Amino acid sequence: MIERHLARLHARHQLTAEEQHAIRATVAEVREFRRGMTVVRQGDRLSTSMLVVEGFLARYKDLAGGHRQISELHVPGDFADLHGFTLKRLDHSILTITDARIAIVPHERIGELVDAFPRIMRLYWFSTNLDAAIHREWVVSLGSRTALSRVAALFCELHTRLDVVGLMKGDSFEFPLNQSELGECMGLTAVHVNRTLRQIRERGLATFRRGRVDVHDLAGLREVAEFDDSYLYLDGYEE
Amino acid sequence: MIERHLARLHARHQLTAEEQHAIRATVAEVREFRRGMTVVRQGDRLSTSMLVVEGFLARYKDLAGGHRQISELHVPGDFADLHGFTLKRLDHSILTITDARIAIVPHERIGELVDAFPRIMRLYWFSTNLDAAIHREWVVSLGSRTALSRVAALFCELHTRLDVVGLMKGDSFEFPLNQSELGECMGLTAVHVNRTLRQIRERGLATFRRGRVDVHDLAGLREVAEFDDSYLYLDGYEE
DNA sequence: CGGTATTTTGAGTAGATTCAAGCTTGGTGG
DNA sequence: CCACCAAGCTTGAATCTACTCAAAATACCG
Repeated sequence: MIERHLARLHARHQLTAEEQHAIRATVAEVREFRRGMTVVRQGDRLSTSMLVVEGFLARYKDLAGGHRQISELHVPGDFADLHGFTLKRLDHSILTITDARIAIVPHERIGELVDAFPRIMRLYWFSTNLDAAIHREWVVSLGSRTALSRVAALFCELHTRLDVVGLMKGDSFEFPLNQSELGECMGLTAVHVNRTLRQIRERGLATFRRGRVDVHDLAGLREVAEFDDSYLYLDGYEE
Repeated sequence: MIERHLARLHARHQLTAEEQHAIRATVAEVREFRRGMTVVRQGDRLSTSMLVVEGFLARYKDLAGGHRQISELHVPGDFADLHGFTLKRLDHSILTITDARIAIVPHERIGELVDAFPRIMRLYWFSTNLDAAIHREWVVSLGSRTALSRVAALFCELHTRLDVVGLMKGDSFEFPLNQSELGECMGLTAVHVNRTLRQIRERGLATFRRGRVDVHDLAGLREVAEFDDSYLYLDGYEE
């Protein structure tokens, strides 16, 4: 059920069988949501965190004029709001991009878990710091990259993150956003995203079609994006 | 010495005298740096964290073409790299924007501190989550705000953060960045920052001159920025 | 006082937006 | 099985925001 979460942790840290068991035991229930649902609303007081079992979620903020900025995407294996454990209310909302299955983890149980296993506390702290590293990379994209390089960097990020949880299928991966949502991530209009995707296709780097990315030239894509995966900390946390 | 750090914590949480004393005791030494020094280099292995006593620091990443993107500013009272405690190496570098005094806190002592005071562990975890919230707000700025609104939002952020640590002087505060550095924060060229600052001045919102911001119309500035300080969590963490 | 860094202004350009229309695709019901 | 509808994709043309390049003015430092 939360295998992908354990895979994600395991990509960066060692985990004993006992630790794995304790983590599994924190799940109170699994809930299903339809796509397009706001599952956490900015400012709500939280007493649980949400672990993505299946589907894609997004953190976002609404702005005047109906505009929406997405600040992070979540894939299976991610906590969408582990930071809610310390923050208690969020400065952003969370939305399902696709139909999704989500494991609900009460903060009370996270508290017990990290009290009993101080090592897991560090790993979970690490995990929220990794979210911050992803935010920083988006700041770089939005502040300094061209539309082409931005979209390429987003593809590279998801490519790597999905690979970690076993969701790469050969050279392609599911990326079930529409062009408008891609724009909400990368600060572009849907029209310009469309033109940018055409460029990426015409350069032979990748093809985005019906919520799926086919990578034709990973090295080229990374070069265009100036992508360096070290911000995803795949070598993990060494004590 | 680390009074501003305690003030910053105190703005969001209660702290007992014993906790305060324990936090003070983690400082191993205080070092002075000249402005423009890279004090942490991306990828370096870290065994200490840096607590800003005096001066401004910035987290940044270098890009091809000599371009540099700043992802967060640090003011007195902030840890510049508390996330290094769990990440052990950073995905970005850190630079002194001004001459600075920095308290060096060994990770070993942070480990002992949070083991002895689980409450402080949560507060420090909270603190790195607050950095992430600041990153998210920058993502919103860079992705969705105009140049005018972006710069206004940055002024509002610093206004609030400096107020917390007692560095507001009436309606003005020190903000010792040049226009080029402001541009590196907000994804703008120095030339465009200059034109944007003129607009802010001509609208009677604020004046930026010689590293200082004079706020003339805080409500107006916040309106232009669509600023809502809730992402700075000044109501803190309630157990 | 001279030299350097920074700010300011101007003119031309480029990347991304806006607005609008037409086209595909996938799903639904007759 | 086809007609139709809604959502999303694609393209074009005009516009705008921010960038580039360049030069002059000002502020700062030794």
